Amino acid sequence: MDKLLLVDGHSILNRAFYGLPDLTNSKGQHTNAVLGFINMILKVIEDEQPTHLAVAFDLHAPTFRHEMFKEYKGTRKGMPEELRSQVPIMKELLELMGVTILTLEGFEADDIIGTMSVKGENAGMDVAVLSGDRDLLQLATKHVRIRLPKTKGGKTIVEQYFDDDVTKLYGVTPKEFIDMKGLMGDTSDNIPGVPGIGEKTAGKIIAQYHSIEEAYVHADEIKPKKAMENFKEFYDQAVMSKELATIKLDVPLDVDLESLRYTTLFTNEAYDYIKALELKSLLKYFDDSDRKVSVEFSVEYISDLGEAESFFVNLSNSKEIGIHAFIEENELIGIGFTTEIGKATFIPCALFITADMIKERVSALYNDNENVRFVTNDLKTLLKVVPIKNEGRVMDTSIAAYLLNPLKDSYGYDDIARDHLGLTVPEKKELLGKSVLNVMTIEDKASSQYIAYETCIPFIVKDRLIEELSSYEMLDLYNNIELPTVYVLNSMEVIGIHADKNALMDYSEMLGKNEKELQSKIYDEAGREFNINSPKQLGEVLFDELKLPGAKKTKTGYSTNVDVLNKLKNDYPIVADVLDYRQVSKLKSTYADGLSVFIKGDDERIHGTFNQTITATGRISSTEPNLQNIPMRTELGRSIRKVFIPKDGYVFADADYSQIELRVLAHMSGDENLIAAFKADEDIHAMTASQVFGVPLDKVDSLMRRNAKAVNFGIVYGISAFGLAEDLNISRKEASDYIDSYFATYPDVKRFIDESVEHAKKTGMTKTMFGRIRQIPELSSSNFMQRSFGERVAMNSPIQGTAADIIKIAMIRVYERLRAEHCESELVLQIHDELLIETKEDEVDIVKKILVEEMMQAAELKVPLSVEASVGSTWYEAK
DNA sequence: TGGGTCACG
DNA sequence: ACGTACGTGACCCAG
Repeated sequence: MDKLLLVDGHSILNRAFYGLPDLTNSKGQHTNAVLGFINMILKVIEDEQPTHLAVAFDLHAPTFRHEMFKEYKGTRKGMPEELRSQVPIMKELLELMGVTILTLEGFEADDIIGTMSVKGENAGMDVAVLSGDRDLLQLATKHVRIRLPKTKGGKTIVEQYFDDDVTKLYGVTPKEFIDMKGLMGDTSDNIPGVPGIGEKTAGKIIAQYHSIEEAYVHADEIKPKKAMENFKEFYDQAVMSKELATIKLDVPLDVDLESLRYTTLFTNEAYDYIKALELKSLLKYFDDSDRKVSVEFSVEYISDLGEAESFFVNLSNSKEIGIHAFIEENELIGIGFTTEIGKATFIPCALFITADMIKERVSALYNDNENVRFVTNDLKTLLKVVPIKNEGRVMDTSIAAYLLNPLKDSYGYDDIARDHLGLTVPEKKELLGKSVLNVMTIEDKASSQYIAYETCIPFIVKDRLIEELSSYEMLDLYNNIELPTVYVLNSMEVIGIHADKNALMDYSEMLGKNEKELQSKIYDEAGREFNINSPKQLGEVLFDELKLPGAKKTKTGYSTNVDVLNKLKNDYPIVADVLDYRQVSKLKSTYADGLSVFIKGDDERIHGTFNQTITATGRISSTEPNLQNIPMRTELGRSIRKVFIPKDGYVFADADYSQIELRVLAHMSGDENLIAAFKADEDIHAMTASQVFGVPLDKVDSLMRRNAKAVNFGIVYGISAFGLAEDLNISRKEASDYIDSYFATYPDVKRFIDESVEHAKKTGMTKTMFGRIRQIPELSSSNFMQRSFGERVAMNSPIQGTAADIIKIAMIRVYERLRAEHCESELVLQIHDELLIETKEDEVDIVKKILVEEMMQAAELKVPLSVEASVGSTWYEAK
């Protein structure tokens, strides 16, 4: 039998919007409701297997059910912009999916659905109506089921109601349900009903008399008395309300049921659209076997030595060459080249063509031909195989795309093709699945497509990116800061840092013993064994079983974080032990054991990865392992730095900026008081305390300093009274007073952060001193929390970002100066405001000089930059 | 896979 | 009333 599924568009979109966390794509478009809508109908389609499908929308969104009652104080709020913007997208997507959208001037979606359900039933179809609105229950019959999504324990189930189910639930039939509503009213639909009659009384009255009109005949019998009086007085209003609540079944819709026949939602057009929306989780439903892009891509393979030689000779006449080094599992598979749109040439490492030979030829191709320019989407990887001089003749498209929008989570060729060419191409994972390139399958269709895209797209998109960088005035940033940084990071990765594996194992063993002791002590104190690492179990032990005070809730249970536990540790030994256990267990798993996995080879060096396209602010990030969060703040943790030892004949020279972010703030705001504080070259937090509290510097006590320090941090993070209060454990009022005094002392700081937010609201983005941008989509959110977040980001990003720019400049200059001075010492780490150099013993003086000079001169600010340098035989000693 | 926690700046 | 300090990455648990 044919089955018709009718979807209440706005109602489901609305439910999806409020049911799902906010989701924004790289263009700042909110997409959560679209995603939720699609997931919902996919689920119901799977369930119902309909043969016919249609979605009904109100023509004007948002609509109140009945315009004439607009003057009533509706409880339904106007549609927030984040949702409103998704309505046309939803309709467009449904159209691309081949779904019929039903709308009719002067009628609401309800009425359209009601009319269609009758049509379907009369045509002998089984009808299912999907809506989030219980009003539609009045449409239920023997053959029309109403399906209502309901959230139960975090999962969405879709309930279904036949007419009998409605009767069971409300004690009235679906048709009587309308009369019931006429009595009880519905504020969200602006249906007045009868005052004083709610669901209970209305249900009773209609169950007994079956209609408002019949009830009126017996009005005197209605109980309680109050309801009876009101019913009589407001009878006319009840009749009108009933009319309003009645869904029309006779809308003049000219729709042929057969035109609603459902085949598939997964069309090519829908695929492209969903990909552009960046709803990647939906792409898996599509059959991508015959999807095409408008540009043709192809690869030619050269595996003959002689051909390869002449290919390179030819290539050296080209001005611009697209290039990609294909490395899988640390092995060079081959290199792809392109000089013509869509046409790639791939030279695999196989047979007579060795990796060394390719490296040699490519190196000569670039370094011997001053006019040759390379375009690649991954310069750092290319540098791993070919030494390419840093002469600004290289374009890295992933870095450019990152500068243009640092909020995205990846900058693969597919992302760039989509965002900058409007071209949909399959990503690597779609083509190769879980496997990687290898010599056996290198000429397979999937591999060749992947090689073609990876090689060709950077070449095609380059000019476009340059234009965009230029229009945002970021070409200097790109050329003078970002591109040279690639070389420095590559060098740090290649050189790595030495760590003593045995010492690390001893450290781990020591922690292990410590951990065991604490564990059994905690079990004793708890009276039973449990998993201390499970916040859930720990919370239950502390707050349910031991009944400790101060329980705070998180989404999933009790909060057991340091803030909570610190307040309890003095009164409850078990809490102190848990805190110790946490520390020890963190040190062991993440640092001792976690790091030793990365100590490879005879030289015991850790070669981590430094990422340049991850952070929103322009900072570098470090992974596998993260070498930017090695413990420092506690002695036990800090001692792990003793295992970082330079190679023989070398020591570590370490230099860090002091208070770089506050100095940047002083400069950017131009605040004379703050500038004076820095020029005094005293402890800045004490100086702030002195100026804010109006006491001489030598009268600043530790509490005053602590408060001033917290406010200084707060300013940089995007101050809020709530956050400061939380940090200092004081009331919001007190926090707010601190902030006021701070701003009174530094009025230009106040002006600066206000202007930062204002400018960000106007342009949608922030800018650093060196022109780096960051978009802030949250600023236009109607959600208070989101918007506040956006405002704090607008205050923080220019400061953190400018500091990031400055240390990048310093890194580049230090790196280049070491070479210029023919030093054998090498930069090994960057930790946001700190540089670590593995320093040859006889170069200690020059290296220290280079570090301090280059870091201090990296930027010219209205306050001096301050750098502290030290030397030691381990990282521990060098700080 | 997402949340909680905690290491760093 | 809302209910958070900014930027990261790794580990563990629970479902």
